[in-house]
Parts: sequence; structure tokens; C-alpha cells
Amino acid sequence: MTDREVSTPTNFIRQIIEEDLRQGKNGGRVATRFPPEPNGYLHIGHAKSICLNFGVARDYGGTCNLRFDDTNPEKESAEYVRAIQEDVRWLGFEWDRLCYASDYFEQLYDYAEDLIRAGKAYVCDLSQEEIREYRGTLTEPGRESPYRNRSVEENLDLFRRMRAGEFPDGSRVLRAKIDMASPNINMRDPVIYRIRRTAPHHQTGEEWKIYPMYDYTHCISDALEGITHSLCTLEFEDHRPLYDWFLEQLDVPCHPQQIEFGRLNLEYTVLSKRKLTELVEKGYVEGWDDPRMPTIAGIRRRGCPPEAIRLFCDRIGVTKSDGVVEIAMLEHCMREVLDTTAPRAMAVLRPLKVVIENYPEDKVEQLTAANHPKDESMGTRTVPFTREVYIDRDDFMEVPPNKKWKRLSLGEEVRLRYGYVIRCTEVIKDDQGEIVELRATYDPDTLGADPAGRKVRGVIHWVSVSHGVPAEIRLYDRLFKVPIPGADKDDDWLSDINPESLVVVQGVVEPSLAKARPGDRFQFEREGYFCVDTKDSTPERLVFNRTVTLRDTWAKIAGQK
RNA sequence: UGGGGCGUCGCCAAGUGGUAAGGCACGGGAUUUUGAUUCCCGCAUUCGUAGGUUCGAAUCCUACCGCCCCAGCCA
Repeated sequence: MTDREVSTPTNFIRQIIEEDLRQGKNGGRVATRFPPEPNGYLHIGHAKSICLNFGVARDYGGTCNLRFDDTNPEKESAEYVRAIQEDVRWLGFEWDRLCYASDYFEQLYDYAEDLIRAGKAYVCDLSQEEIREYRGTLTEPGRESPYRNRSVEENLDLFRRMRAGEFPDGSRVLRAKIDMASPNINMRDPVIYRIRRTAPHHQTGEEWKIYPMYDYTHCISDALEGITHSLCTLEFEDHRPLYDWFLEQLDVPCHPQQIEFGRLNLEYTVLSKRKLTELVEKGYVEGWDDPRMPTIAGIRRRGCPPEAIRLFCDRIGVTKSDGVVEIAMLEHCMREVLDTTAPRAMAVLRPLKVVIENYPEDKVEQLTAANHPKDESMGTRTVPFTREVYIDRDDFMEVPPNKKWKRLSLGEEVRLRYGYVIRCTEVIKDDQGEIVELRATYDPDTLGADPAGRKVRGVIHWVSVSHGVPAEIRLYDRLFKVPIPGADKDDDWLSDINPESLVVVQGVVEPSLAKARPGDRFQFEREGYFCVDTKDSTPERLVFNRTVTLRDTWAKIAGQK
């Protein structure tokens, strides 16, 4: 935690926990867990859950396990297991125990036999389609399976043979015997074990031919780990009666309390694992860690510090109402931490050469620049000033658009950041009328001093032509062009992708940046926050990713007219 | 038209019968060699709607209305 995060969040879950502590429940113990299924990368929605679970454990002197909910080998992989651990650690959390639901397969199996012996579970031979038909609908009750009243002996025998691999996939399942007429569909004899003979499991290999389902596995795993508060998202609210049912039937060590909260929705992106997987697999992005992805890996590569994510999660709060958080909230958190932590530098994204005609041909001045305007401890660096410099094309207009313009224009003055005041004397264009170069003069008395008798309103950044270092700069923008992709036609969400979510530009950066290391974050003055790409940047060919722009009041004013 | 949830400012969110916190966004101003940052100031007489209880209601009751989730051998 950093200073920014000292105020402890308050929310209904923390209130429940505090009340439990007050009453001495669970022997004053608080134990949570973060239970991802390793079937994809973690995204910012998971970050909310991570911050909640690990944060609660931290603040109440409890524990938090990282538990892989790995009961579906067909969709899971060791690669996801690896990536998830990396992401949780990067976010700044460390688990007490690293667990796998598959650690409990043997116990889970034994509990299933207990259920059978108690007459609370049975092997059902109905096909998948038949089970669906027998289940009924939202408004009509289901019907009991013809296999519902098999003897304990027959059920035990069949279940053991399922485990032994005697039956093909899909031929039989083990079901809990609850109530086919329940208004809660989850209670209509849910399947708790299915046969999967071929798919090797990333943790248990070929050992198992049957795999337990989520509802059955999750509550028992929680109980075996001594979890006190099992926090999950709202869509599991309907499953809570089932969660409690299993724990009541079985002789488990404890009965954790499931509490549901609203999952995060964020504007201009998607957060469903299905859609994120589709973006990756169909090549709309370059991978799970594409900087446009809302994955932890993508956000990290984009240059966002973990502290900003934690700050964001604290600020959006935890409730049961499902809303959509504006992207501005996330961007604000990024800027807030980057402003104080990122050293400043100058980079020209769209270079326009300026020749300062009254500056000596081969003179080079080493100007001193502060690495942070209000943090002296970040030190200073030196930037070479020469007769020819690049400025950004956006910082010049031959004739100013209005009186508010404070950048360079023909015949007018502007200050070069940390350097001199220059005046544009001539605009050189090519045959197409495109501006290719500017001529200017400088006022030698303006280094660190205001010019005599004039006030220069504008300051622009620049880089020496002879000393600047070329760099590829990737300008990332929101992945979708509308706040809610697929809002009115969900199957068409892909058509809402923003075709300009990535604009690559060949820029020039100040020479001090040549020694920047992958992952280093900077503020390019007047442009935004950038970080050295961890995959593609090399000392010979620097690549910077734009994390987020600076707040841009001018763009707002300019956009109004 | 079954069940489970949720409705407080444009967005997020406090509030738990005593007279609407905060953050983001937005608007205005100050300072500024980043149109950044920082700093002031403004921003819900009203809590989905309608009734009722009460000296007093966002908080309690009733009835409506709206939105979300559930019919995987996914989690």
C-alpha cells in the first residue's frame, strides 16, 4: 500500500465481517480466497475481486488463498495458471496458500459417496437433452428422472465404475437428489459429476475420468480451506441455496458464508471471458497482453502502475447494484499515480523541423531540465539544444485559429521548454502546400528569463534534430467506439471495435531516453504518459506505448467550436 | 406470466427514522516555462413512482414501474 491508499474502504461486505468479528464468529478468524478458473487471463473485473478478497484479509488480520477452480480440464491450461499467479503478484498481493480444487478430488469423491449412501445423490442415465427436458422451464416445474430411485448399492456400483472409466463421456452423471419442482432451477437435481475420459487435466493428468461440477466443488473447497467469507459475484446468488445444501448434508469442517457483490462493468470495453477470448483468437488484438485489452497483462503492458488499479478498485466501491463505470474514472487513477511517479521527458510524436537561423551552425548547449516539476528528489537531466530542432506539427499553425492559441504561428513567439524563446520567421512548403520546415530566430536573453518587455504565453516541447533518438510510439485509444459494445445487438459487438484503437507513429525522443529500460514509465511533457514496451522495444529500436494522455483542456475548447 | 437481485446528481458511491458524505465528470476562478499538476468556488430542497405510518422517512409499510441474473454434463 502507498500513501494514496491509506483510507480503508468501507462497504457492505466489510460491515458484515466487522459485525461477525464483533460477535466472535469463526473464532475471530477471517479467511477469504480468490478462486479463478484457469481458462483465460485475469482482467480488471478480477482485479476488483482480488482487491476485495486480499484487501479484506489484509485489513482484518486474516488470510487469503489463491485457489484455482480447475474442474473443467477441457478449457483450462497450465499457461493460464502461470499467468494468473503473475498477475496477482503484480497487483501487489501474496496468497497465504496456493490451492487447486483438484487437490480435493479424492475428498470430493468420498463426499459424493457419502451423499449416495445418504440417499442424497444418484447416478442418472438420461442423455444431456433428456436432462434438459426433464428440468422444466422457468415457469414450469421439472419431472423426476426415472433413475432417481435407484438403490444405494446400485448407485455406488455405478458411480465407482464411472470413476473407473467404464462408461463413455456423456453416458451418465451423478446428480444431487433435491427437488425437481423447486422454483430455483439450480435445486432441480443438479449434476455434480460428469464423465470426461479423454481430456488430460493440467494438474492431475490422466488420473481422473470423472470431474466434479462447480456448485459441488466450490462450497466443499471453501469448507476444507476453512474459508469464513466466500465472496463471489451476483450471478451466483441463485446458487447460494445449493452451496448451503451441500454443506448441510456433508460432514465438512465448517460452513463458510457466501456473500455476493456486483461485478465490474467498464465503458468502452468488454469484460466477459468469452468475448476477450474471441478478441484474442480471432486476431482483433495481438494477444492477451495487447495494451488495448482490459486484462491485467494488457493494462500492465500499456504502462499502468498496479497502484492505479488498486486505487481504482477502492474508489469504485463494492455494492450489489450493477452499474457501468466510466472509463474516465480509471484514467483519472492512472494519471493520479503517474503524475507523482513518472519522470518527465520530451518526445516529438509528429516531427516538424525548425531551423533557428541566428543560432550557430555547430553549437550545442546542454540545457538543464527538471525530471519532475515539483519533486526535486527526482533530479535533473541535460538536454542538448542545437540550431535545428523538431517540434510537433500540432504545435504550429501558420495562422492561429483564435486568440486563445498559445503555440507557435508565423511571426509569433513561443518558448521552447527549458530553452529559449523563438520566433517563427518563415514557413517552407512543398509542391502540395504541405508544411515541411520552419525557419525561426531565437532570443539569446531568454534562457531561464522572460524576454524584455514582452510576455510569451506558450511553451512547447522539442527535440534536437542531431541528438534526438528515433522511436516508434504506439498511440493506444479505447478498444471500442461506443460505451457499451453490442448494446442493442449483442451478437454484433465486434462491429463496435474502434478502428483507430492503435495508431503507430515514428517520433523522435530526447537522447536521455536512449537508456530507458523496458517497462520504464515517463511523462512526455504535454502529451501523456508512456512506457517502454516490454516485448518489442530494443536499445536499437525504442518502442513506447501511450498509457494515457494528459488531461487536455485545449482539446476540449478546440472541440467545442 | 416462476425464482433471485437491484433502483440516492451525467458515472461510481456514503447514508441503517432526526432533516442528502465523498470521488469522477462538468462549469467558473487563481497560480504555473507542461493548455499538465496544484489550489479555491459551484454542482440532488431531494433519494424509481404513488399512497400510508410518524412530530419527523432515502431509511418503516403497501402497491405499482424499471433494470439485471437463472432453464451448461461451463464457472
